[in-house]
Amino acid sequence: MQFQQLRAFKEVAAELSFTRAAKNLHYAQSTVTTQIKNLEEAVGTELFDRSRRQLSLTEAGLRLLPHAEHIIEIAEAARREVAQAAQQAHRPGHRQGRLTPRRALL
Amino acid sequence: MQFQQLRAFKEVAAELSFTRAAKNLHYAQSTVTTQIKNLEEAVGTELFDRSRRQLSLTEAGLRLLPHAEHIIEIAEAARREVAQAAQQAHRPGHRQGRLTPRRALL
DNA sequence: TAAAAATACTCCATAGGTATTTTAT
DNA sequence: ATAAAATACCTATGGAGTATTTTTA
Repeated sequence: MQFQQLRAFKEVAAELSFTRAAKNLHYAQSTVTTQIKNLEEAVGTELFDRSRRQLSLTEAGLRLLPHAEHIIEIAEAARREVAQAAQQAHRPGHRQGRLTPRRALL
Repeated sequence: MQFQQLRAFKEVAAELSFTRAAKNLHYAQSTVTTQIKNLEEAVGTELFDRSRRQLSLTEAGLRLLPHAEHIIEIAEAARREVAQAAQQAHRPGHRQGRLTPRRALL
């Protein structure tokens, strides 16, 4: 399971189309097909029903979607906060943060 | 930013040691060093202070840690739920879930 | 000097691309 | 017949390893 795969999954689920998702993400169509295939292998089950012309999410896909969205959100928040911390660390007179090791002292 | 990197980061933060983290994760020491280096490049700032013998988290590292743990948790929950859905989908008489496209209909 | 981390390098897996074929309406 | 997805194939990047060097107390 990889972030890129989850982003692709989110986009395909939103568009219900591999082709449109690929365009939006600036990937080739086959790349998105492969990303979803790999994600499906990673989670062990199909996420989309391709048996009809109109793509749809499977039960597993429906369950994964909110988690995928949540993970992507947190990752973005993490990036923002870390970038902010990086700013502050470079201000003059800043004292480095410390942490008591958890398992290190056991 | 990759899941593997976050898992490595979490472990190094817990152990405050690249060597011990590598052992716990069954990676070579140099692999963990590289994973953290790549993660640091991905987020754009250093996550550990290596200037002293005792490793410590930087301010940015301290901020990233709870997010990394959160992401890993959600990913595990997602796997579990998806696996559960996969079971149910294979029970006889099951009807496939559907979803109204979001942007697809705009 | 003795640990731990960084580096140099090698190898291989795989992500992403293009081109083509298959499928479903 | 025609869109869209799947497949086949190729290339290049980078992830993981071993061996070695550098660093810090």
